Amino acid sequence: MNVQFKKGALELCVLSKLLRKDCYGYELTDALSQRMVIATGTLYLILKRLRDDAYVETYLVESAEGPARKYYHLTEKGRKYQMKLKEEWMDFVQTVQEIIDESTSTR
Amino acid sequence: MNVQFKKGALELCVLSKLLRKDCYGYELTDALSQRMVIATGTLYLILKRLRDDAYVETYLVESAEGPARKYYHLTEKGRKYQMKLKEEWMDFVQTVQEIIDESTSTR
DNA sequence: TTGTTCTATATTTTATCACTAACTATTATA
DNA sequence: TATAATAGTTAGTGATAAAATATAGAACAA
Repeated sequence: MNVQFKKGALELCVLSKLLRKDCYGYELTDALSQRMVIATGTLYLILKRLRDDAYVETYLVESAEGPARKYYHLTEKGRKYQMKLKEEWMDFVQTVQEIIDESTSTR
Repeated sequence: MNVQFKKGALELCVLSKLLRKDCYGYELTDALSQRMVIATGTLYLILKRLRDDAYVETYLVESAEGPARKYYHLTEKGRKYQMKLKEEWMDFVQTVQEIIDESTSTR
C-alpha cells in the first residue's frame, strides 16, 4: 500500500468515522485496518493532534476486556474541519483524475 | 492547498503528463501550476527520483528563449509504473470515499 | 493462591521521505 | 543591464512507519 497517498487522507478518514459516532483509538485502528494498511501507533498521533487543535474531546470508559477505553468525540469545530477537509480532498481528487484522464483518453 | 494530499499524487500527475508526450521540467511545473499549487523546485526532485529509478530518460533540446530544455521521456518501465500507481491511487481514493460516505449518508 | 501468558488498549520514540521555501546558476532577449 | 525562461540545490517541516513499552483483565497451569 502506497504510504504517501495516506498523508492527510487518514486524518479525513478518522474525522469521518467520528462524525458518525464516538470511537476509541483501538476501535478506529481496527476498523480502518480492514480497509487499508496502517501501522499500530499512527492513529494515536493523529488523534493527539486533533485533540491539541480542539477538533476532538476525550473521555474514559471502563472496559471489562482490558484497560479503560479512551473515547474520542468530535467537537463543533471538528465537524466544520471535517467538512472543509472533505471538500479539499474531493477537489484535489478530481483535479488529479482530470490530469490522469487527459493523458490516456485523449491520446 | 493541503500539502499532505499531494504526497505521492504529484508523482502520478507527472507520470501521467509524460504518458501523453515528452515534456521539460519548466513546462511541467507551469502546466501543473494551473491546476494546483506547487513549489518551484518540487518537480525537479520528483523528476530526479524518476530518472534514478529509470522510469524516465532525458535529452536536451536547445531553445531560442533561454537555456537548453531538458526533456523527460517515459520508459517502458515508467509506463508500467504509471499504470500501477494509477490503480493504487484510484483504489485508495475509492476506499476513502466509502469511508466518507458511510459517515454522512447512513447517519 | 501464585505465576504466566494472552488479548485489548494506550502511548512513545526514532527514522524515513515527500514536499516547501528560498536560494543559486545559466542563457537569450529587450 | 535587467528580465524571462530554464535547471538545479539545500535546509526544514510534518505525516506516517516501525518497533517498542505499559497496563488491565482473563484464562490457565502449578
